[in-house]
Amino acid sequence: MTELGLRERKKAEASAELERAALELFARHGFDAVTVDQIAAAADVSRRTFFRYFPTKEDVFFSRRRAQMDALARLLAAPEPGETAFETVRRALLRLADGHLADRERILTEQRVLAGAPALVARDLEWDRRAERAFAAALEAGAKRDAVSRRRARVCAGALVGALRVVIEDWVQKGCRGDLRKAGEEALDWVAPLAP
Amino acid sequence: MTELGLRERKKAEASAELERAALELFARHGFDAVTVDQIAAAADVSRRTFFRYFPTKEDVFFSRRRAQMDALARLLAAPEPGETAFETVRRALLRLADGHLADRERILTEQRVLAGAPALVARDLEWDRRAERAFAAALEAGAKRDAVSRRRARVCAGALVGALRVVIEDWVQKGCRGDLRKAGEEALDWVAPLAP
DNA sequence: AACATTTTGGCACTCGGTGCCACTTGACAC
DNA sequence: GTGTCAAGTGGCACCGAGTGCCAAAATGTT
Repeated sequence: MTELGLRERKKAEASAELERAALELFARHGFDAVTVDQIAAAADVSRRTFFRYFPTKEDVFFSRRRAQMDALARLLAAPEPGETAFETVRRALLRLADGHLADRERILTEQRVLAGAPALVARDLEWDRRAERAFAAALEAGAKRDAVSRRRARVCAGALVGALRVVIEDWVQKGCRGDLRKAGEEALDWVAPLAP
Repeated sequence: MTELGLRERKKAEASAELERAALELFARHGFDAVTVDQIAAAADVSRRTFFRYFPTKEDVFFSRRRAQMDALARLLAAPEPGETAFETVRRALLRLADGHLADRERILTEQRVLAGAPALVARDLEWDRRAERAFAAALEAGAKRDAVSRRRARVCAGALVGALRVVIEDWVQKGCRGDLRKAGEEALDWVAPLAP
């Protein structure tokens, strides 16, 4: 293991504390009603320091999503030998679904905050776009090199993300209680014929 | 025709002038580098008045998109007798594509502005979401009433928008020179089997 | 201990956005 | 035309997000 110096440890602590305090305040009062000053005060740092850890107020909300994207990228970069590109994508997505199921409670509160702040909804869609690009890259890598196949890969990725957003939306709508994995598999089966 | 009073005419003029001035400034200096004060000055109104016409600086950029959405809603609300819901959606989309082809120049500059302003990209995705909801409603209306068919309609709408965004992106990438209608038809054919 | 480096806090500033109020201007009487 | 009323405008003060800057504090090093 890497021994972290006191400095590194303190930084990690401050960041985590800011994130914790922010999410709690957002959940209680809504995203817009909470000021950065309040978050900083709750985490016992100055407002200026908040902006050293998070470039914007929105970023502190999406810290979890960044971690998810990293996990997704890792999964896509490590295909099982012999599987098709679409199967790799499928495996990665179902793994993510399992992660969602484990985080039900947090996702529910995050979603409530999200619903009350249009600015966050827009940013949220940007994360989907990043996922889409990751899928597109994975599918293109496994497809033939001609223009139609590559376009088809990108279209498939777009369709995939569009479809899965609907699945997650429905699942959240039902209080994160349904079988997300099953719904995800169903959607994946529907979209599978689009793969190049 | 409705005779517009002087008041109404002046309002329309001011709004159009603000929009014109804003787009020109954005195109020249980038979205972020232009302040609302500059836009207001260029349109010869006060900053306060700008915000009476457009709730945010972003809204002045997306005024055209709002009109597009209205057109789309109208097309979806007027299906030809006897066609399937998916065919209605297809017709509406190809009509929009024709509109895009006619507006090439403007779309190109808009896209350049967009590319330089992440905040605008996020907002842009929200418009896609509205379109998606419109498609979903149209497809659900034409589908059976059971839960799976309805979910499939929503998933199809999500996939459709995801796919078409890719098509438009590719088209813009090539300087709006390719055959957008043909590419759109190709993508629609790919997604068609998803329709409920 | 003394020194170098990183981190922090505070201040001043810009810009987007809003509430408020006084003032102007078009609409509509008579 | 003149007076009246409502709609629209401009200016001002204010808030919150975000940034540049610098001095003070904390940490790491020798």
